[in-house]
Amino acid sequence: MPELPEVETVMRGLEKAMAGHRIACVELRRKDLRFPFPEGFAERLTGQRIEAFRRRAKYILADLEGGDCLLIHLGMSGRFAVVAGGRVRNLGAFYFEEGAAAEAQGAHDHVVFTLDDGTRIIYTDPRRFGLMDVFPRSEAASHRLLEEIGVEPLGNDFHAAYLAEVFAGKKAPLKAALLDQRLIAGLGNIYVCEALYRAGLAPRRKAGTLVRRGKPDPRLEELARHIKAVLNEAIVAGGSTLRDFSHTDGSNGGFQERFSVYDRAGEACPRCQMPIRRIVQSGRSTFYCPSCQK
DNA sequence: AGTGGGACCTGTCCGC
DNA sequence: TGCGGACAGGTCCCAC
Repeated sequence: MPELPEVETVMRGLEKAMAGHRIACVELRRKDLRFPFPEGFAERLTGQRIEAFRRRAKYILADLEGGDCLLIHLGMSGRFAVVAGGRVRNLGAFYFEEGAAAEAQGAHDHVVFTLDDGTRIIYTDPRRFGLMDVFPRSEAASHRLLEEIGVEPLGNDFHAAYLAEVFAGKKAPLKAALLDQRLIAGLGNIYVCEALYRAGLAPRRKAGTLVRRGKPDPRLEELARHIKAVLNEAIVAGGSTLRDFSHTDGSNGGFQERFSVYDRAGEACPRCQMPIRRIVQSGRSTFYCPSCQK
């Protein structure tokens, strides 16, 4: 599910529901997600007012008034729902329920935050590839999961010259290089496929072939531009929602309807009508147009 | 050093 | 209808 645009959407939803409020109660319904919750996790959060939310790559960070920082990663299937006044508000790209169904505890509801205003924030994650951690805010930059993360693709430090710098001499395929979180923070399988399609670049092309004597090939300018564009469009659309729930409604993210190639193997390329092809690169599906992408 | 593959989990869908 | 296998938005860790 969650790449940069979806994480950004969820982060904004959490910010709206939680920022400025105090955490009255933290309920852990199991001892771990991808990793065990740290010692004293619930106790460190309880009673804290949440000052602000941030996103770094696909991580959500919440600053607590006491100087601690709550770190959240949604993995593949992590979701949040906000229950206020018996009603579940859609949180980002996800689901919407009301009344009794909303209150029924799901088998994969692993964490429940209750706020001082009675709002309950429920974290659901069937596959449990998500994670949560808490640590002093001053240690965020050196946190083992954050310290190696590359530049934010929507930030000012991301441009063709940066791509040239990190791609120089690289024999890895473009697809793999763009997915490498140490180079670019937050791209995932969908948006890499879409950006490469828009830029007309073949996913198997070696990254280093777009750098000449340290200077970016003009196609890197296009690539950087399209990465920003596709991410921004997806954020505006509220992210993408795949593998729908039974309770979906119009409040889901809508960007999946605008995929040009992702999950469209066999369909006609919007540009040239050739069938979109699916290949596997390092164990993951890549979708592309063999005619438009060189 | 850099890369590919397996592992971690559960749910869903498709073909037989 | 049931069952096995493939596959899913991520990424850590460990062999090459």
